[in-house]
Amino acid sequence: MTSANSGATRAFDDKRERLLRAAARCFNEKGYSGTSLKDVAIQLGLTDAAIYYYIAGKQELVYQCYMRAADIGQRMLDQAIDEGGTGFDVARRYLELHVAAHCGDEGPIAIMSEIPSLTPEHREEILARSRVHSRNFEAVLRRGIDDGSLTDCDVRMTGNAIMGAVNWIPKWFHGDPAVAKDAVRTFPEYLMRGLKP
Amino acid sequence: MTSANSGATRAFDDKRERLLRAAARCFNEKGYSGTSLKDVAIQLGLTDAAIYYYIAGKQELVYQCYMRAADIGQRMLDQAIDEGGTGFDVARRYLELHVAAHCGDEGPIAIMSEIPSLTPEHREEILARSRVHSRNFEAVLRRGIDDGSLTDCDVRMTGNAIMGAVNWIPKWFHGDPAVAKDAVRTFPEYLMRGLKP
DNA sequence: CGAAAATTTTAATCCGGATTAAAATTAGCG
DNA sequence: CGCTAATTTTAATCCGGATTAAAATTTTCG
Repeated sequence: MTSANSGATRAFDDKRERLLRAAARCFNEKGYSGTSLKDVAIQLGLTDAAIYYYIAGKQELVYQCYMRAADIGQRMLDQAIDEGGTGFDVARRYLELHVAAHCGDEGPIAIMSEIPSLTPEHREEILARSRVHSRNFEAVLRRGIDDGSLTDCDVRMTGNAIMGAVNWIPKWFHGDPAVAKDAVRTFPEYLMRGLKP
Repeated sequence: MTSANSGATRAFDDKRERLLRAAARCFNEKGYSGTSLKDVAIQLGLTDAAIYYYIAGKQELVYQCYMRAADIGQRMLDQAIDEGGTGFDVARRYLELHVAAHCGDEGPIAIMSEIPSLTPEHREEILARSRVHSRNFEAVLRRGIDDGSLTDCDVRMTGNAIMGAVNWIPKWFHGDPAVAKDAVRTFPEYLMRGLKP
């Protein structure tokens, strides 16, 4: 079977998912240049070369990690929007979900620190998705301002601040459940507090 | 003259400072593995090998960039503390200063994305400084809670959120003065708003 | 069981960029 | 002007880790 995702087995996909998580953990903790494919492989009880059965190379691995991160962010925002409510409600719910994703079972989400070392096509794709996500969140903020549930503010900059706070989480969170609990409680509360009318 | 900083000339120090800024810009924009010493050298109109006249190697270059980032953060916090006032006043002033540093003449401040690829000694030093800075900021928050100028909150987590928002700035700020103006206005305002009693 | 497909390993190769050494150029100064 | 130190370049070398190819092992399933 080719490593492309065409006729992929369940087992294959599972292992690939585990690979992405292991890679995300390594990249977050050891940095991009600091993690060799061997490091990632060891976490799976494999040899470095075996990784190439699941992925085309290191570039591709980072790219997939970032796609996964983008997927999760988007999923959380979509879910929050689906659940409805005021702009405030949606924003708050999104923060709860995304912070929980960072700190919970969703496993480590890769920090997008090495976008520039992607191929131009991959880079553009990731950047485009980031932009879309930011714009979507800004739209939620704008909606909240319109419906009176949020105070008037510069949605671009406020969004930057909030996203930064969330995106930075993997820098200091390393799996301690007690810390996770604090984060899930405090982050949405503090970040939303500054948005109340 | 050795490349150590003992009997360094004014001109030498200036060039070294320019080197650090160029490196910080490269690291922020192209990532660590994505920037070769040649990239940095070109910005200074030099050849890659010439860099070794000013610095021991790439490791050292990252380390110095991070030390510079730590210096700036510390300086801004110290200055805010010196100017006095309530906990609220100090925290707000610190944010104004640090955001302005990120967006202003202080030049690009390196994102600490590659701490793990430092030597163990350098890594420990940088991490220690980060910790101290975080603790100092938390102390400011605690002071504000005590003097009634800030609402009661989990200072550790709230600090994490605020630091994250600030540390993420280089990810989206690329020198546009109009954007800088927005950031300097909006960031302190939004981040402090959530801390009012 | 046994053959074909899937998975992993072993053992090279390969390569870009870091690093080094020595030579060349430039700048300060008696 | 000529000497010395400072600065930069040219031209290797060096090396770790990515990548590849082929072989070995394991799994699947008739």
